[in-house]
Amino acid sequence: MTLELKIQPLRYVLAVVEEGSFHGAAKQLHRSQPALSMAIRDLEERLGQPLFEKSQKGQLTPYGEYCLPRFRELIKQHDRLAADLQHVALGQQGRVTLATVPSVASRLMPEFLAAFIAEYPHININLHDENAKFVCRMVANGEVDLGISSVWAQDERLSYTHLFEDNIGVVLHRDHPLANRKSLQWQELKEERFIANGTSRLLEKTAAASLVDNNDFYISNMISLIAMLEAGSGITTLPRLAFPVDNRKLCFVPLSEPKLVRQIGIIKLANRSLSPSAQALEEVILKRLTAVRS
Amino acid sequence: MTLELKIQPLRYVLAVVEEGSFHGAAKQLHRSQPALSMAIRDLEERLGQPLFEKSQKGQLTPYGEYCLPRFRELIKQHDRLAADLQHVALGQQGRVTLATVPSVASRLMPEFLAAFIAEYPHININLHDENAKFVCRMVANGEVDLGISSVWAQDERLSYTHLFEDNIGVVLHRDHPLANRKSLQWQELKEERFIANGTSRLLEKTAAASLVDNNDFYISNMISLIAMLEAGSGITTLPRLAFPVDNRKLCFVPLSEPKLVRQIGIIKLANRSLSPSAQALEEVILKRLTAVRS
DNA sequence: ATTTCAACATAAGCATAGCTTATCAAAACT
DNA sequence: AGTTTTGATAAGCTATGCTTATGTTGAAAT
Repeated sequence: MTLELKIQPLRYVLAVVEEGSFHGAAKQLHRSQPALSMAIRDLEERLGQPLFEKSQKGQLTPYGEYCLPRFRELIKQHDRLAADLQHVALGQQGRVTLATVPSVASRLMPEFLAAFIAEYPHININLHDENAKFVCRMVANGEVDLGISSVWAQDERLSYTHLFEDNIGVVLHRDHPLANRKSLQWQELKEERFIANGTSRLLEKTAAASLVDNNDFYISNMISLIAMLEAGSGITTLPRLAFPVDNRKLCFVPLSEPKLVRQIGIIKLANRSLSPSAQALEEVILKRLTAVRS
Repeated sequence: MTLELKIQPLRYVLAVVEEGSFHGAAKQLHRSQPALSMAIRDLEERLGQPLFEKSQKGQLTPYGEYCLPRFRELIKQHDRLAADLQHVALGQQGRVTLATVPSVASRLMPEFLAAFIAEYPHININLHDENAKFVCRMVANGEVDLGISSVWAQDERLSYTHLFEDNIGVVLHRDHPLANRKSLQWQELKEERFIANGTSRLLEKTAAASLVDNNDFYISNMISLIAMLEAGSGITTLPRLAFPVDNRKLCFVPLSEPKLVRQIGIIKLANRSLSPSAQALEEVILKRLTAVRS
């Protein structure tokens, strides 16, 4: 019952008015002249009033004059929408939100994001850094599109795409007797003062668990932790990525027994697909990471 | 190249979201379920992104969430426009402008307009009264949609639809010796003081022309003219319709020799069709006038 | 006047868009 | 496990929207 207008015949009308004739309009639109005649006649019948004068060819009726700017308006709105949706679909426009653990945020994201904004300059980016647990929670709650983190716990709602492994090692002062070793076993650390940190959870339920368990020192703040270690007041374990690259006073020695790694990967909602912008970012990250490997 | 959206598939998407399933939406839209599946798949392909999650049935993707309110907006605009155009086309909305000679404006239009606004309460009306020459000019200039007047001059651009004839008669004081006659010949008026008025042009080039030609009195204002005649200061001629109906002091006696009439009709632009509102008004006038006749 | 031309309308035919019914496959209830 | 409910797929029909070819008409040219 409610009249349904198609966009295309409206364009035909505009073209005819613009060109002043059906012939010219047909040429402009790469259509045959009868195609326009028929489409416009159909439109006129739907509306219940002629748009063009039957006698004076190519001339609008008063009703046509009334319709014309309104047709223009609808077409304009249609085209704006179509362009916008297409942009967003292609990931050329939009917003991505992601959360990563601090080490990834500071060591990897700068490069990833630089590559990303080079390719998709009109996408807004929103980066949070939080610990692994919070990253997962933010993804699960839909607060961010993506997370990059180690898996905190099995969660039905989340999907995990592996990116790389990050070796866990001992961080100690460069003057420490064990500082020049190629690798260390946990037993060698039993007598050291162990300072736990946010990443120490990774030792839980491993052979090295007792390092953390029987321990009273815990410093969550990375700056404080580093300062403590630089002062030679103890040792800790960190994933390699979390170890500050150009630190002159500290050494990173991988643990060989047990060999520990944290799995870093992309966390997404399992039952939800990504927004086009988020897809674009994920793609860039994956491409970038495999490029570095090879 | 520029993506062309059709309105209907967008409605399908809205319905699926609203109903929460393709089946429910299909029922609501009186379509089969595959019709929706296919239409929406096609739309997704055009956009380049899925709108619904493939796993979780009837659930929007983030891209779908982005699109949904925009689809709603376009559909709303489409529907508003369609309804508006249809209203205007049916003459249920709009504006008519018309110009008539004063006698028609005061004696006939009140009834016509009452009938018109009863049938089309939402159309705006704009009524000018002007002399016949001006009425024609206003129509010719497109200042009004319609005119009701006697034809002023042959004009290529104007079309004339005859409505009725208006007899011309002599207007004189009720106490005048000729006042009780059934009709008069112009020769009987030769000795009278003739006061010309705006309608005296109608005598030009008729047998009675000399009444006007050899005459120094001319009063264009109807009120003044009537007052002059009521004072017994002369006589004039008027079309019957221009003679004030319930005047107690004056008489109207038709001219029989020559028998003179003015032709009253509808004046339109010849090469332009009427707006739907104007069509509606013309129709009401014609119907009303033939109804009165029969 | 007659011809000619340029415009739109009409007709016939074809490809495809958009629908239907029937059937399948997978997920969600019972 | 069996049943129901969901969306996807297939085959087939019809209407839409286009094409080319041919009328028709009114205005300009001869």
